[in-house]
Amino acid sequence: MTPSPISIDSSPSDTGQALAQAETLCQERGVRLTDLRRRVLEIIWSHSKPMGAYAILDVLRDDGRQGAPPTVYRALDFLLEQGLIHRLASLNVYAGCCQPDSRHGGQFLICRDCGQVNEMNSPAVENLLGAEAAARRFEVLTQMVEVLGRCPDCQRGTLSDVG
Amino acid sequence: MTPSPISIDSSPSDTGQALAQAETLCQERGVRLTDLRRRVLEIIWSHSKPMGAYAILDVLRDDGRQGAPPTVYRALDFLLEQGLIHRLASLNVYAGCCQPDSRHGGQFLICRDCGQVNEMNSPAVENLLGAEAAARRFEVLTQMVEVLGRCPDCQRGTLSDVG
DNA sequence: GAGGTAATGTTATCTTATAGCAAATATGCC
DNA sequence: GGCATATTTGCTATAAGATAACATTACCTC
Repeated sequence: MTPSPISIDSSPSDTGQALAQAETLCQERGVRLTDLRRRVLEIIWSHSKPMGAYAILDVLRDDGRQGAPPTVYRALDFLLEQGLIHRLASLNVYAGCCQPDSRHGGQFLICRDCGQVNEMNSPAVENLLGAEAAARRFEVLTQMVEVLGRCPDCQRGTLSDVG
Repeated sequence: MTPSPISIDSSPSDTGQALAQAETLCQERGVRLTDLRRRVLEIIWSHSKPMGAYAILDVLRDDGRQGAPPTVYRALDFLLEQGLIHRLASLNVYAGCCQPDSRHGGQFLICRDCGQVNEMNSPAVENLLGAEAAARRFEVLTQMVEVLGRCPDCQRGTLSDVG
């Protein structure tokens, strides 16, 4: 007997927790987390890296589900509206939100080498951006911060390669 | 009159100045600001709003110039590499850089209503982001900040739309 | 179970961006 | 100048990302 055939990088418990919280939030808000929407959220959470819409679509099709691009994009739109996921504009990919209960624009640390993404959500950054915008009499609706660089793991990798 | 010292809202003199500075910088760096590249930079600067690649291509064709998408994208790649323009990932558009002599990731205030974009380039924001990233042992390569909201003019009303 | 609304299926199309190779042009050298 | 080289541009095709428009299905309420 082979063990679990599923090779998923991010921890199943994270995914489960995220799905449970999404369920709760949607109930509170009176919106419907349908099978499709839940499954798309699950797919996003079960991968270590953020995914593109068409990659998500591929997984849906592997499920045996019918689907075309709009299937995925509509689910993504819903999840974005509910703040359950973020869109990383610089990469055209979608990632699960770690704090879906508080609406916020995303602040992300994106590793150039391994593709991993870390959500910062620093209130200090958000406040400073708000202040700088206000100083220019600009009314802020949403903030988007994407920092490209190298994560601690990939820095270590390079150091050991070099030294 | 530009409402703030740093603005992408451009006048002909801004365009001329930007082109002259680009010329100087490219000479200093030993890279070639060819006719095509100069013209693309000029097109971007002579529009009040940042432009998409295909809009730029349309203008090139109006010039009577031959061209296909790669023509534009290669020029854009060059201008991006030289820091002469920025790419606004959230809108897939390109805007002239106000401080091409100092390499920096962009910080932008994007008006949802009129589409105007202001480049902030706040050192405070850049420093804070750097600090927050460093606290997470993340090595920063480039920062990208895009704030969506409403510019002062559009807050006052939609007068400018009609005129 | 009839009627209305929300969600999904389906086809086609649009926008944005790149791959790959050929032709032209600039640059350096003699 | 004439030639070799590398860079730039022209051009065709296609990949990748996203949406429009309409048909169908599921869900809820009465």
